[in-house]
Amino acid sequence: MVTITDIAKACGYSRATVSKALNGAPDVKKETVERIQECARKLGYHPNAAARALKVGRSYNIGVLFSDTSGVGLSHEYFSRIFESIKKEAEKQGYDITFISQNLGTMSMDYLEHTRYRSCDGVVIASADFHDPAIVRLGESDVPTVTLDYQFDSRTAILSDNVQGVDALVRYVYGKGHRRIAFIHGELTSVTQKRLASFKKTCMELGIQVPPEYILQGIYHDPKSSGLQTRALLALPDPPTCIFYPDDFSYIGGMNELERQGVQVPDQMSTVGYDGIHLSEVLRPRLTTYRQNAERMGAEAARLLIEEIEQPDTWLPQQITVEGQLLEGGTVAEPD
Amino acid sequence: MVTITDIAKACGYSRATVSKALNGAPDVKKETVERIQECARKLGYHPNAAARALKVGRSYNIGVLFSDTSGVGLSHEYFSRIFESIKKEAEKQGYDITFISQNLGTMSMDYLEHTRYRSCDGVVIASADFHDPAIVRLGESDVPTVTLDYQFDSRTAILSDNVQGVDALVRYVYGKGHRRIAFIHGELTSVTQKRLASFKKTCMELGIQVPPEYILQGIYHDPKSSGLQTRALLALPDPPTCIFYPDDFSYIGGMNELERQGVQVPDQMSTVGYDGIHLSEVLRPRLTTYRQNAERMGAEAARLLIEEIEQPDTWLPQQITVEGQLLEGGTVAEPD
DNA sequence: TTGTATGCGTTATCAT
DNA sequence: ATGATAACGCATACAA
Repeated sequence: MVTITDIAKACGYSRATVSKALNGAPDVKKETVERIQECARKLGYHPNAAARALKVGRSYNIGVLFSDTSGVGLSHEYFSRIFESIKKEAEKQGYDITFISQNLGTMSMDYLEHTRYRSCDGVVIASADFHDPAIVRLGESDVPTVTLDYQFDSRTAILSDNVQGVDALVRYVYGKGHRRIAFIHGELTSVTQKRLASFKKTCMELGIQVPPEYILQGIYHDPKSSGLQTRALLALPDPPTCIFYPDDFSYIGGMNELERQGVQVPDQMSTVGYDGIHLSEVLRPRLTTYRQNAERMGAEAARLLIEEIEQPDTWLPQQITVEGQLLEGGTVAEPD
Repeated sequence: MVTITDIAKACGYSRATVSKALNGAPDVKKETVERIQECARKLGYHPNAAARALKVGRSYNIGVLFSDTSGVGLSHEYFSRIFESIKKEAEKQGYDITFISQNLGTMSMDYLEHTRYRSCDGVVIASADFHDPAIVRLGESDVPTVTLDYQFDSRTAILSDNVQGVDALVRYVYGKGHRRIAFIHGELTSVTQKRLASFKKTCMELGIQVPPEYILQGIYHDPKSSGLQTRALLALPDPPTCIFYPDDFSYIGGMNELERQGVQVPDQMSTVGYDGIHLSEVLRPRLTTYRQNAERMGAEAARLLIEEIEQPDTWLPQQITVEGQLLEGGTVAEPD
């Protein structure tokens, strides 16, 4: 490994001068800077992140926390898109990514301890049980954090606009003429509650009566559950003309059940998903859904986190709501 | 941050003794060890990875490289499963994961330089253009590496058994009575070449003639391309009775095209995918496919890499071939 | 404009 | 069994 000392020897300056030259200090002669940089390049020098971190107390490393409560983890496209986007923005700004977990090897440490252990300058909490004491501890520590789809007090949060998303979908199907709309939602997280509230509110504003048997609990990312709830809806004496699914992937279960019972989409039943994953666009007919802007969410999370890290004095917590986009597919038709 | 010095002060020993006690050195009195550990626990001590890395030249950090040539990255379930599995095994053994990329911030560095910059103890190269000089440089360096689905000379490699996978699928559809089998393959990577060769070889062994127009090039993970190639196959004067797709996701394009043309699966056309992603199991009928054992591949990659890192003297390069499993769905029926 | 000296937290060597 | 000391690579306060 080639160090700053090697360069110093090679070009006849002191280690201090070399260090300054390489870091663009103002008090080094221009000519010297050039000579040193040239020399560094020739020797193939690259700084040692560990040494720098030890010295300056900054690691240029940000933690990413996906605690994966449901077990789908990054195989859920929404999260993998968010992750890729965080990574891209962080790298653009010179930061590496470290996954924060609990219980590394034999050492038992919680999320905060892990963060400290790796000297992470900040953490993006992307998917987690926000009531887990270990998560709360991290959120209340002095480590800069940004949460996604959840709001800690006095911290920065990036929120997907679930209210607007569901509102847009309801108004869209209303515009197509639907008045009997069912809503299969996921587990009761804070995201789910927002979607559900938005559904009810928009329906009320539009003067739509939603009978309680139209609102069913399913499971995110679980086609089987959506299939069962679809069956329940079809068995009602007065079934809906349109069904909202918890997300695009779980819609597959509904799609299969509808086909099994010979119910044509969209002629006999309209359907709507959520997320706008790749799959929704390759189904035929395309699934009408709401695409969450995961790319922007990840990028904003990284951007604001780094801002807080680099300008702590002018920093203020922000809540950014990121709108998505209605994707008009072919699964919503005018009801009879 | 609580350091070793704090503990030394708090319990009246020297920093050296504290360090030894915490690392299980044999020359510290048992009673002392206990007292020091107790004290460390009480103060909430955790080691500083950067300082340790600087001192001992080991970071307990392994690099993971997904260079994402096709742009799908971790949103491809095969890779996200591999990644999760690497991460899980690494963490079990006390290692963190760092993503290795090029061009961090303003510094221009290649993969090897990035690896050195973060003092990674080794790298798993999971998806990359293995002819890229930057990848080759990493593979030929003294950094321990393990590749997935590609073999560098004298290095450890984990290979999904593509030969056995395609062989199993061909024999399965042959057993169902198919003799006119088409094969849509992905871009011509080394993986594709293995699958293609295995297809031809097994067909030959079974005495099946495969006309050249039955072998078409598609694009991995691209339903559109599969749709187009499906159309081409259906337009042949003597169309196949069974179509192999590049992978499960791209099959969606074929599925749609078949439905559009009113061709029933499996009654009028049998279909086969590859990968065994979650999607294949929720389609109706279920897609008959070959599930690659991504979990084991990732775990083996991490395990062997760490073995090389920790026992360099007894290390030998290994090539491990990981078999998958045929998933019998409902898309293959006996042809007329 | 350049160089000297110091310390970040840790571990390893060598005395005691 | 324990402690003093040096060193890993780097950045910075201060001296020259």
